[in-house]
Amino acid sequence: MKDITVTTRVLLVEDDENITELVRYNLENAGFAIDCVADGEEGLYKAEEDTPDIILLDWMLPNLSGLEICRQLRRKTSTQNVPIIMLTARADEPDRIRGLETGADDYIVKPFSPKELVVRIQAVLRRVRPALAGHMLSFEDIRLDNVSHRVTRGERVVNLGPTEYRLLRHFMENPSRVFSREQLLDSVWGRDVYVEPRTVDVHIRRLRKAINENGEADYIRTVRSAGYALDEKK
Amino acid sequence: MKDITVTTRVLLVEDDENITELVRYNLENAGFAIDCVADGEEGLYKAEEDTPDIILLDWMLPNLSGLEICRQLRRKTSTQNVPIIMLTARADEPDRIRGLETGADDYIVKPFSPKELVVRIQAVLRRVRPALAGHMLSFEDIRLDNVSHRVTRGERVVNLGPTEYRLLRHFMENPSRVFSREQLLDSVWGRDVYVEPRTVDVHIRRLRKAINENGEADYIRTVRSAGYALDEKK
DNA sequence: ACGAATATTCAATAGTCTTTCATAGGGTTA
DNA sequence: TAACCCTATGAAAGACTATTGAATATTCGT
Repeated sequence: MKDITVTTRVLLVEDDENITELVRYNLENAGFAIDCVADGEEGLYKAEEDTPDIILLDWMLPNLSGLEICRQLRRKTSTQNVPIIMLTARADEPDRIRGLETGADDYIVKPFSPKELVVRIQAVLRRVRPALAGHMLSFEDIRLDNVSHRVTRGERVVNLGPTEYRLLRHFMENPSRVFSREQLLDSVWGRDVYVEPRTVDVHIRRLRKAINENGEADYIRTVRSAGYALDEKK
Repeated sequence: MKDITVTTRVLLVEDDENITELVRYNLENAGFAIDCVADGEEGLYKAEEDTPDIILLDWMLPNLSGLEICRQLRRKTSTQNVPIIMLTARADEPDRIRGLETGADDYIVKPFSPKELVVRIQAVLRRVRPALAGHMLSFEDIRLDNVSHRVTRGERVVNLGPTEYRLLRHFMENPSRVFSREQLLDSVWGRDVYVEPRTVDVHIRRLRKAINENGEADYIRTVRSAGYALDEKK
């Protein structure tokens, strides 16, 4: 079995070398894997090619402004949900507002404290992928502790195999969202694993069996010809 | 954009009346429903009692500091996932970091621009409630969420088969526009599928039956010898 | 390397959706 | 009004999709 991303991958798009080094040093120290690019076009390309967990965008860039990159990333399905933090010297209110409205998750004004940057990255990630923040996930009466790998429903402890665990975690990280079998294979199994899409069904069944005991509501919704989702019963 | 979702409920915990009024005025203008409380204990109580969609927390409060409220909210299951924005005069870096680390999603320093507050609230909500991110189509009282594949009319959940779902989505993407059966087959079924044009009738009927219950208006208009369209009854 | 636990595949069944057809209904025009 | 044309509806066969149980393969820990 493939191992799941443990280090968070950050893509920094910034043309000022001093800042790049400052950020790289601090993020690496904080345990992130960081990839730096100094050019707008290249940033956009990298973001699509090898999707990072979060993107830090400078506003002023050669070839393509950060704002424009942001806009384009939000349009592509593959990068639509990647969190973006704008990182810029433009402190004017209208600029900040424009950045956030374009789809950025946060907006940090230079000069900034490296420590604050780290903390803000973590705050954003906590929302997007709660598992990365080493937190407890909860959905209705289901709780999933990502540290101890424990799952409970109400008071009862639920026993899950590794795959069912990751499957459930993925659903809990993205509640109410429908995933096709292929998407689930991508994100729960791994990008380069070939398994029959139908295999997903079997694991869904096992997850259901484990989670729902004697007449409890089934939170896993089958969306015919589309996939599965985790959400509360209509 | 039109207010697509049910109004977002904001809880403001702040003891400075001037700020309370400033925020109230601006958020109400932006379409939020806002509830204000001047006291820490009361804030915590309200948050649990009648869980809002987002909480704005002042740091310095009588009885219970904002930071402490934040910590406690994060511990309770019922409020664990409610986004929190800290709203404070403490601009020091250590404070900001402490706020974010405690579980706040954002940290805004007073004095702040009301417009920026609104935009930051929206940025946070975009993450927490993807429904706000524009996956949501709406027409009159019908709402279609393309991410969760859910359709509702008023409060009622509407169950649709795959084809009816795509059909409705197509109509909602192009409201008031008449499509011939052939056009519908092209765009809803697919370019290279051969089915009898009359088959469309059957799906239209099923869509109507699912959407209109006991005397609700029928938004699907039959255009004789031309096709169908979705628009409000004149 | 062995056994136990887990994962994957396969095949049969059950369940739902799609399509078609036949017919009834409603509007339009001469 | 009658004849015509188009649409609505019900029913049924067939296609498709999901669920399930069981067999086989793989992985992991000892």
